Amino acid sequence: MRAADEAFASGGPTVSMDEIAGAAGVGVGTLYRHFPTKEALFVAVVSHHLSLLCDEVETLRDASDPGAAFYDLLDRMVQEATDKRDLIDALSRAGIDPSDGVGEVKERLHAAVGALFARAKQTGAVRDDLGVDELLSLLMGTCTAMCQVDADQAARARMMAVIFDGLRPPTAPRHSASRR
Amino acid sequence: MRAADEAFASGGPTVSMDEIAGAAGVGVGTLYRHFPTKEALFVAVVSHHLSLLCDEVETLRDASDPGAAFYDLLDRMVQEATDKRDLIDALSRAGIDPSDGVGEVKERLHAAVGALFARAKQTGAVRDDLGVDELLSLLMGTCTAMCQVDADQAARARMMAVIFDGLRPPTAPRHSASRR
Amino acid sequence: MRAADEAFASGGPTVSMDEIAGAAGVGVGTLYRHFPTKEALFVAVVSHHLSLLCDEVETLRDASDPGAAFYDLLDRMVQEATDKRDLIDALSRAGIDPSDGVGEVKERLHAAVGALFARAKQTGAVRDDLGVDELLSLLMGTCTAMCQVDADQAARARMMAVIFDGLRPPTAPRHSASRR
Amino acid sequence: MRAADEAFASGGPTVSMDEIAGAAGVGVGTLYRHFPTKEALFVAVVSHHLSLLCDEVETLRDASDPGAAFYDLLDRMVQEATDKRDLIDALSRAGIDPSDGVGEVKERLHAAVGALFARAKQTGAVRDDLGVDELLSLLMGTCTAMCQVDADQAARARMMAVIFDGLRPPTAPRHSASRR
DNA sequence: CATGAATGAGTTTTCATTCAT
DNA sequence: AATGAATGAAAACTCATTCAT
Repeated sequence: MRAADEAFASGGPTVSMDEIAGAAGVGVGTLYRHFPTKEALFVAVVSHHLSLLCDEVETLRDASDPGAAFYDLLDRMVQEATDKRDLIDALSRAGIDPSDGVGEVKERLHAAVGALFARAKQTGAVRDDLGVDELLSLLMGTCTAMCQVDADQAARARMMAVIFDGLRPPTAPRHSASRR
Repeated sequence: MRAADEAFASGGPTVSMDEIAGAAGVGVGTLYRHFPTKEALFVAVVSHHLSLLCDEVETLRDASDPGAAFYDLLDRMVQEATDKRDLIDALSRAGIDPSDGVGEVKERLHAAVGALFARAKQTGAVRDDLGVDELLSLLMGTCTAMCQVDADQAARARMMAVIFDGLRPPTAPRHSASRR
Repeated sequence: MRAADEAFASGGPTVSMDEIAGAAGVGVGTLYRHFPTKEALFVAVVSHHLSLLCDEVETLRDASDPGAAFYDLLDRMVQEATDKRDLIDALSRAGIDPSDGVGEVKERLHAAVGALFARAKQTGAVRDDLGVDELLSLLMGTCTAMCQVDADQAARARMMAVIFDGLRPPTAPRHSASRR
Repeated sequence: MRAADEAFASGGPTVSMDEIAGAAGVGVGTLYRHFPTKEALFVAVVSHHLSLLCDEVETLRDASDPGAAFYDLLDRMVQEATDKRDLIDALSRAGIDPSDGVGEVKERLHAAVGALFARAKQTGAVRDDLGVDELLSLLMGTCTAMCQVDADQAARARMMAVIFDGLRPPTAPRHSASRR
């Protein structure tokens, strides 16, 4: 069920409930039995994604090398999110309308990333003039950007390098071409 | 006509043709006389925006200080685009579906930005391991990100700093807090 | 079961089977085990009501004062029916579509009321130019009317007086203000 | 348009918009262009009926023989209303929910009937212990009753006689068999 | 040319009914 | 026997598009 729903999400938030149901191999009614509203279904799917993301972040929270963990995380987040257009859309929508059920998960993510981000700052791995909100927004924008160049891994790597270098403290050794 | 249409665009690509027509002070029929399809109207509006952008870029093409001109351009592009959600959506869609009429303008923009970008690279103002495509994608993502933090100018400035710093050559002096 | 179903009926004939089942504390499937169709369930509920009504009427059939018994009956019928919108709806539907299972009960009621009605006519308590069908229709209409003025007992009494007076034989002493 | 819509109304308030549109020979969209909601369409149809009724009543307002005019009116009202199931349903709903657009027309009808009713009372043609509200409710109930016996004119006449007789003052000469 | 009424396919949502467990 | 998840037809409503005036 959930798996099929995610298939829906990849089609964007405009797919019709009929299509989703069809893709999931069930009738529309079944969808509505589980989610009272299209909105609810959407929120559920997105929340689930974000939840998984949170799990990952929380795992890295106490890594011995926060800086490395942080950059690894970004890499993975963008890599994964790129395949899920909906996650991106949702992240942006969540920022605008935090009243939904997504709000709670969003806060969890915010806290988890914030913790790792703070530790990474302390070790001097990232610049310290940036807030978590701004970081998350940047990440989201980067995901959007990634969807453009689609499958070109080399191009993606070059773009990530820009973001990574920009996140380093001004005085730190550059990161650039060393990655991937 | 064009002016009113842009007003539509700010409402997102979901506004109905009736609303657009109403805002433009004409009947729907008139809209269809000029644009065979909603899609066509959308493309026209977006193309227009991109066209203006091209003009700007082409003006800067032969600037005496390509590096400064380049960063100025980025700043202005992001600043403007942020107010036009549709432009961003369109840019992303254009990347995915270059068959549309946007394609041509996209190429023009590509060429214009490419020229300035190349000169900026030569002067050592920007890293040289990045393609124009990647740059444009990054810019678009940044615009998306900007829409998040909405009106917070300080936050926007910090985010731009990240991008700008990331674009500098690894060895260049950092740009950071010096801006805005 | 029956008790819960009646609870449903008071919500009008538009309540969903799921709601009925829920109110009855059973699953929908169970409902369908006992009644092949929503229509059938509805008929069953209504038939039950009419059946109770029949019992009452039949009790009065041999009353020593048929006239008084008749008017008492009317009073009670209207009083009760007013609280059961569904009964009224059903009665009207029954008149239109007598093919249903309600038909039989309807006939029983028809016969029972008819008997008392005839005896009341003989004692000169009611006009004799009215058929049982017409009487029942009038009653039903009166019930509908009663639902309008809702809880205003005084208004209801005045309306009943009109009906009662109209039912008296032309030459009989008027009934009017003597009631309630 | 209006004519076709009334055709709809005769099918009860449950007919689908598609059916109404079909009966009217137009597309659903056309219906929605004129009436934003099914509810609105319904209100419009009913209001129209009530409005016509009002016109009739207001014509009779200053009749030389208020009593005769009053009974004529009742006769005609019931006769007409009987063919319009919807009017009846609507009247009842209007009583319950006077917030709708029907409210205004309802008041107009109330006033017009009230005026004639008052004059008829003064000439001793009707009992004076009945309010206009009660009269209207009774009328509506009578209409409902009439729909039962459907086309049987004789039966209808007998039922009307009951109502008419009930409305006479207790001491007045009975009306009964003299009508129709 | 401009207009906006008409169209009808498509979207979300509800609900009577069935059937595997 | 009971359950309630699944089904899909149908209803209200929207909107891109056409076309008579």
